Amino acid sequence: MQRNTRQRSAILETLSRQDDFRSAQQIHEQMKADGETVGLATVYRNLQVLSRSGRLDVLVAGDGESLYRQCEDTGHHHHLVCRECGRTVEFLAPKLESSMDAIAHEHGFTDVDHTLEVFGLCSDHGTREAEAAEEEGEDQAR
Amino acid sequence: MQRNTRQRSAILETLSRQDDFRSAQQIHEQMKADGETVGLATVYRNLQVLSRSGRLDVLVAGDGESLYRQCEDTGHHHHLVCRECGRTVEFLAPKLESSMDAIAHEHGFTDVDHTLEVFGLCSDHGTREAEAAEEEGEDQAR
DNA sequence: ATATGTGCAAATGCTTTGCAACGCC
DNA sequence: GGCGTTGCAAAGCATTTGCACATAT
Repeated sequence: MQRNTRQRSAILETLSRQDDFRSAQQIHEQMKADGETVGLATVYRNLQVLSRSGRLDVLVAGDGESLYRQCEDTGHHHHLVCRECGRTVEFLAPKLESSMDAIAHEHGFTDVDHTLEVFGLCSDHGTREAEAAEEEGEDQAR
Repeated sequence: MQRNTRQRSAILETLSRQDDFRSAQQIHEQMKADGETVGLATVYRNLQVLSRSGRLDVLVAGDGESLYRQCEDTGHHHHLVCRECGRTVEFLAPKLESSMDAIAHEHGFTDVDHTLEVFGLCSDHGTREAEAAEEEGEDQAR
């Protein structure tokens, strides 16, 4: 089954020192910077395996890129993510869960599942000034 | 500013005859099948422009592919999508909107936005039998 | 031993872009 | 006639995969 390779441990170790969601490539670069020698494909493969086994939390960004981080809460929960820095807060919304189910059932849907992600600017990036200072163009996709 | 080209009208016209969300490529193929001659890049460019101006509804599938369809309701709303056939129902969840904002602000986030999509099996595909009949593996990624 | 995991580079699949030709306004 | 638009093919990106080699167990 699952083996304990230097690379896999290194990936888990790197993730354990990260708070926010990072992309596979960011994680790979981080590791390279830390002196680890791991192939990018290996990072991808492991992130896939680890998230499949529930050890990682996956978040699909607006552009389809997958972001990973170590699970804090293995149950069903949602994320509040800072668009600027990736800072993430997990939260539960029990009322939401039940009303989603209710709406779905009203329309004859069963076996219901949903995805909810909230994006915003955290307290460190919430001023319009800060934003304007860094970006000249403001009309990018997203 | 914005011009009225044969291609642009054709795209809108094609969309107006579609009920469900389709990818840029599907739309392009549909048009080709209908005898329209439009470049794929043009389809992409127009879908982008049209959705940016709020005339189209965009949904990002789990794998990052963008799906489009003509707006029914131009305001903020969510989708209940059948995993099997793509049948889509739009719905509003005002309570949700406010509680999302509340949660976000509690954590110091501003300029908040969110994505919520609900997936399930519509009345035509809701029986477990039907499912079991078609899929042997059940462990795909979500 | 041997099934798993790894590295690399090539392949994929969706989407974007450079650039010359085109055609609305 | 000028500038938004189009087409095509090439480029981009994130991710996946084929395959030979390495390595946990």
